[in-house]
Amino acid sequence: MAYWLMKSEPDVYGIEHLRQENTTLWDGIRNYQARNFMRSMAIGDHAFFYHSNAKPPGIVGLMEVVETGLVDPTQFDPASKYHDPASTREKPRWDCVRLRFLRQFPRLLPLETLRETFSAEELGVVRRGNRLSILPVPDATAQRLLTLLEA
DNA sequence: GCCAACGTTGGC
DNA sequence: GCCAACGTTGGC
Repeated sequence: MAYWLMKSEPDVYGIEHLRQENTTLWDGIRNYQARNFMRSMAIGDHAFFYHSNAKPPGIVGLMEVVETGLVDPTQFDPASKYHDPASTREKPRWDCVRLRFLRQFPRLLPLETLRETFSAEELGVVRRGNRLSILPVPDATAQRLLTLLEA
C-alpha cells in the first residue's frame, strides 16, 4: 500500500467537507505530473490531506483511495473553471480518483514543523516553491508522519 | 527544437 | 503584494 500527499485549499474544499460527504471526486487537477501520480494510485492507498493556502498550511487528515481511473467530468463543462476545450469525450485528457474520509487528526501538523523534521527527499512538500498538488510519500516518511500526527 | 514571455501555485 | 519555482505557449 502506497502513501500520497494531496493538497486542497480549505476555503475551497477542506477536511471538514470531506468528513461530511464521506467520499469525494478529486477533480480539477490540470498538471500532468500530478495527474500521472493519480494514475499510479491503487485502491487501498492512503493519502494525507494537506491544507494549502491556509494559516498555517499543514497536514490535517487521512484519506483512502476507493476508485481509480475515473474521467474528470469538469473538463467537458464550459461553466467550470477547469473546462478544457481541447479535451474530447473520445480522448479525455484529465482523470481523477475517488477518496474516502478516514480520519481527521487531533491537530494540524504545520508545514513549519514538517520542514524541521523532514528533508525535501523525505517529503517533497517541504521544498521551497513546491507547486505540485499531489506527491508520493515514501513509506518510512509516512510512518514517521503518522506517529507525529497521533501525538 | 529553442527560448522568451507569460501564467499559476502557494508560502510568507 | 512579493517572489520562487516551475509549466505552458507561441514565434521563429
